[in-house]
Amino acid sequence: MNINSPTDTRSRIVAAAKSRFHSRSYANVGIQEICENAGVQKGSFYHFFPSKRDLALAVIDDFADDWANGFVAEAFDPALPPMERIDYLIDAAYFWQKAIKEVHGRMLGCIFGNLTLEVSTQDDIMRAKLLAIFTLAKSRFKDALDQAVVEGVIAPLDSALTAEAMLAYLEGVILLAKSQNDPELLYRLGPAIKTLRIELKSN
Amino acid sequence: MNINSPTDTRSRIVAAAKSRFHSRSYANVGIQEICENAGVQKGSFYHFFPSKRDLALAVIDDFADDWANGFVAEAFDPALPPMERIDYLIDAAYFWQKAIKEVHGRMLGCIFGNLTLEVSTQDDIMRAKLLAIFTLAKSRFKDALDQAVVEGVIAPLDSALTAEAMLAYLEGVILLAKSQNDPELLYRLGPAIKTLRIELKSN
DNA sequence: CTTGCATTTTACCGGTCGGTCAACTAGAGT
DNA sequence: ACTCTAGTTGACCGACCGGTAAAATGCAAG
Repeated sequence: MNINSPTDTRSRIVAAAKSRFHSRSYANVGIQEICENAGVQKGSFYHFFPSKRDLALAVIDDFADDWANGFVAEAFDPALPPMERIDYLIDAAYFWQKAIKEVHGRMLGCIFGNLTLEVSTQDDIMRAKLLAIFTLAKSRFKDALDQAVVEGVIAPLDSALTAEAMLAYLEGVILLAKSQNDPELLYRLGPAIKTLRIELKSN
Repeated sequence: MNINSPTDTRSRIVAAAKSRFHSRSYANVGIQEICENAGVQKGSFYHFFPSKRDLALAVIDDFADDWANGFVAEAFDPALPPMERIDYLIDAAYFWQKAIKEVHGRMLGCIFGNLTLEVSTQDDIMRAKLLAIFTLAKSRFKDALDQAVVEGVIAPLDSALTAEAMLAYLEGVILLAKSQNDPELLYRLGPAIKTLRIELKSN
């Protein structure tokens, strides 16, 4: 019931794991290395996390929080015109990846996409958590599309499927950019996300 | 100079590695396990491959061969009307993933996308090889688009960028489908690939 | 029959993996 | 003062990691 945690050990572990999982994948980062970087003993790690997977789940949650409270919240601000939200998101993703590359020397891509392709055939619990995040993201796209239709900015379409297509496109562009280690691809391909359209199924 | 290889040891190793890397990622499959499955001793493995990474490169080449000689070659058959080639490719990807899931119980996704997100921040040689494969795929899309423009089937556009966008979209849809362990997403989202358009940069 | 080379076998290397355990510390509640 | 418990420590586990080395095979060319 404490508002302040008694120690910051757990959050130091999560912070150390976040950057490493993001830059080097899940399997390639050991608990020992995370502990060393967090200044924590291994036994202490297992006081907070029953297993490595549980750490990964916490890391995913933490990234999702950054995401929901950071530029994605800004992008999907309901006060913005709906289609501008999508432009804003693409822009933000571009600048974020660019900043990471400047600091880190590498385009690290989307942690959710990275983990999805790495673990989702082997761990249904992690897959479920990642899926939930994608589902949430999809609904943000859908809300924007629905509002755009209501406002007459775009013609009616299947907003649920189009939203999913847009999310897929964003992940795909980030994947391709990562293969080139070049965030500029996001700049060149990103705006085309608004050309995606899936019509309502008729009759 | 032999046309027939003296033994099939090397190809058995590659075959065992292919299915495992595809279904469980690169880092999660050990050389020992591959050797056991191929009926090969570890020392024999290192007679054919200087390192695990070189095995991965061989596996990528082998997948790329399947790809170039299999359904992708069929899809991008120059005899087909250009936009039908793209439909065909989406269809083929859908049926392939569906078949894998029926046999394996899992949607394994695209091996090139999987490996890209897993290793491309850690191994520039593998990243370069994967990038070359994406570049080749991109050119197939571009050829189809160029021909479609020539035939007047579609309006002129930036075929290079649109081709890249289409490849990104395909990878993204496969990623999202993998997060749902459901190839049907490919069926629902795939056809929208043809709605992607990037205009020629004007002055 | 012999030489030579590709292939295969077997045993081994140091290091790291995820995870466990029992002992210890410190602080809060009574 | 005593107890309870969350937190911490450091040693330890068996298994596996990628990779090495040397000796044994088999086979083909001379």
